[in-house]
Amino acid sequence: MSEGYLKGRIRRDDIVSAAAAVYGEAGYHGASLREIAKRAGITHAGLLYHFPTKEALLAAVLERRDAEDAVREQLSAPPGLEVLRRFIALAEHNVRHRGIVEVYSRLAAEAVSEAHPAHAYFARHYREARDSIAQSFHALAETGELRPGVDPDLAALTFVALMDGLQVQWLTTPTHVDAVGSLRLSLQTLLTVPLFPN
Amino acid sequence: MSEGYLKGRIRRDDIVSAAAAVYGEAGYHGASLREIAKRAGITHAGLLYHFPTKEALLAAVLERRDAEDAVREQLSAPPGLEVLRRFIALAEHNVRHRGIVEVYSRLAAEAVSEAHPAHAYFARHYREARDSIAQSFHALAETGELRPGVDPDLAALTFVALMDGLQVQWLTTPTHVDAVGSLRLSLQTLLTVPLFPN
DNA sequence: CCTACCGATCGGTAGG
DNA sequence: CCTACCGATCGGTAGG
Repeated sequence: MSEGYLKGRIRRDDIVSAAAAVYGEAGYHGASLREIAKRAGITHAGLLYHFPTKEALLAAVLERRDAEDAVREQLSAPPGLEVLRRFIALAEHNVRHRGIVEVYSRLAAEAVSEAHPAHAYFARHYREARDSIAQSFHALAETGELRPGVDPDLAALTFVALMDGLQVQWLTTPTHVDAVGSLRLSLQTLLTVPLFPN
Repeated sequence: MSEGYLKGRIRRDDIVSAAAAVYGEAGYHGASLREIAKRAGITHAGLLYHFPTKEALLAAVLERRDAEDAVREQLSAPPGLEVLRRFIALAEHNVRHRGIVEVYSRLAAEAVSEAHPAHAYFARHYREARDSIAQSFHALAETGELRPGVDPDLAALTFVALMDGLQVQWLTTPTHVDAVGSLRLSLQTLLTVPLFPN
């Protein structure tokens, strides 16, 4: 509650923002505490006063991302079309914030190794995304809104894979890739009802 | 033609193999010449006798990958079903060689930055893959083998994205992801004829 | 190809 | 939060 606490929280937020930016440019292992600290306006020893190790800072970056996504996705939505629309909205948000996509793609590729400190985070992240989308596809199947012959679980897996793959291609050659349009069209192909009715 | 030349080529091949392995584990920037050299059985200074800089070694790794893919894909195939079958076969080959997938995914994520020495390589790689697959979808459309309403260019983009995205999810949680099966089913969904007739 | 070295940079710590 | 420092490691070079 004191001013000291508030200032500390703001400073920590600045450090986390700077860290996310540098992770996007250099990856986690390639990011130096000195570069992150410089962008936050302190020394690298000062950074280590707020976050005792390099890994603790990574954990803070991932925690903040989860918190932001939770707000945006509104966990409250019941399985169904609305959940899928929110994933499209997430993709729309991402293409307007390239930095978010960069840090996410870089960390995901680094973290395939079980030795990477963010491995468990991404394994859980993928599992939750697949489960959430699979539940929605299952719900749509029961109401006849899923195209016949489409397997809900496999569709969920491919939908998540498509989001990720489109992001890397879009980052590499932005002019040639319409990530949101492609994602929306692919999803619509799986449905018998309009995803976005006019 | 002399034995000296042959030995030099074999040694260079060993270095390139070791480099690809370390890139897969640590990424390009995270890979040290000393670690690569150790696996090839020489010192890091000895490595620099064969490849003058770290970037020159990366170029050699990418060149060899292109050469291997060219052999496997048999550039000769005319646009159509056979080209698509070969991409499925490539995915089958990849899941039996996890190391190949690791190095490819890590480098692709690193190389989204225009400053990365492999950026031009991946931009070209994506463009060529999209073009090749788009040509095949266009050919299939003319013979009625592409499902009506499917846009050939957009389908090509999503097919490439799906291959990449499935690989990262498979690397992260291998037990939960059937990369080849998902890819094959997604592709079959776009067609009016069986991709693999019984 | 190796030994030996260079300047630069890394994450982390001591002490205040 | 900073100054000052630690041992370790980096890519690259000199000289053979």
